[in-house]
Amino acid sequence: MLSNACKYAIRSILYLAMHVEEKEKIGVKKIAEALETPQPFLAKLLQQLTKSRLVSSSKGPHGGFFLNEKNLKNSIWDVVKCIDGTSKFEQCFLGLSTCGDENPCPVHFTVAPFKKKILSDFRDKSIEEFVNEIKLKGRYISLKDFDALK
Amino acid sequence: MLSNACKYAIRSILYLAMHVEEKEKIGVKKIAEALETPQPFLAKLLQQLTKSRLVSSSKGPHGGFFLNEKNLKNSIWDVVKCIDGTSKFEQCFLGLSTCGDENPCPVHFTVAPFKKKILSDFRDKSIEEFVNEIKLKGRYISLKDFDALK
DNA sequence: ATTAATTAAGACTAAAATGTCTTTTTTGTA
DNA sequence: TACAAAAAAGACATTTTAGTCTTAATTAAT
Repeated sequence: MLSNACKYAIRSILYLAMHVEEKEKIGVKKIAEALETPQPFLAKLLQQLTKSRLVSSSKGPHGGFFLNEKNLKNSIWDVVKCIDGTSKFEQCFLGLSTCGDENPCPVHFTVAPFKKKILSDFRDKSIEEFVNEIKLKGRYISLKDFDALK
Repeated sequence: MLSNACKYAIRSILYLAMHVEEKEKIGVKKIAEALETPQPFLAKLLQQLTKSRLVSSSKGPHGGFFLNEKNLKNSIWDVVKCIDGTSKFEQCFLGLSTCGDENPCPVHFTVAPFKKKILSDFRDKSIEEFVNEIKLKGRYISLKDFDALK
């Protein structure tokens, strides 16, 4: 459903949001290590997110990436739109061009509620809210975070 | 989640299963037209399915593809395994390598039930049963089928 | 001012997915 | 037996995704 690029991007933003209290900019290297993603590939993605103003950055020593107040008001859905676009979320699971409630494919009524739920997870919460929730509920975005709590 | 190839393959098998009563072999051309898929690409897929004994075929005039008794006992899941393999169904929605019930990613508990449901749709029914159900419930696998009923 | 650390930009490469085209093989039928 | 219709096989082409590498620009600290 999501490309690797988009998965990396989402987890990066969540990572930045989870460390926003620390008031320190974070470099690609650290993010890539924490999330176990290919560094130069992630760098390009972060640039793209920065250009779309979903992430903030500053160059030079002690530079890096961070989320400002405005960035935190965006949603995961904004990230998806920026990296993958929305088409995969609109397509029928079996590729039927006209699939919908009126002429459903065999799995339409299994897939539709899931799509609705994931869409509301992604679209109806700000990054900030999203992260508060995952902290509260104990969700993880990297193996390192998980290990740190043992 | 599924590749185009796999979507075509699933719909082809369902198409053959829905026309099994007619006792006639069906050529690639007809199937590709009915399902609106690229013909030579579908041909290759049908060959692959035939080699894996998920579909039967015969060459020469009035030849074509069909499902025998044994073919009808297979499941959609067998088709998925043949074309895509199972890896995409095992991966975390956000790409987290260790995602699971114990260290869930932020959408794990949204995705897991869906996976379970779609898996049981695909794995726990034979093609035959699957098709009986979709006929009963009025599900579609091509625009043409839908139009035919208007 | 110089240096070093960092992002920015963009050319480049590799792999996988998607799809086409041509030739061969098989087989029913005239 | 010859022909035509179909699948089988496999080489080829295109597009997308994934990822690397090099160079430039910026900036904080010395």
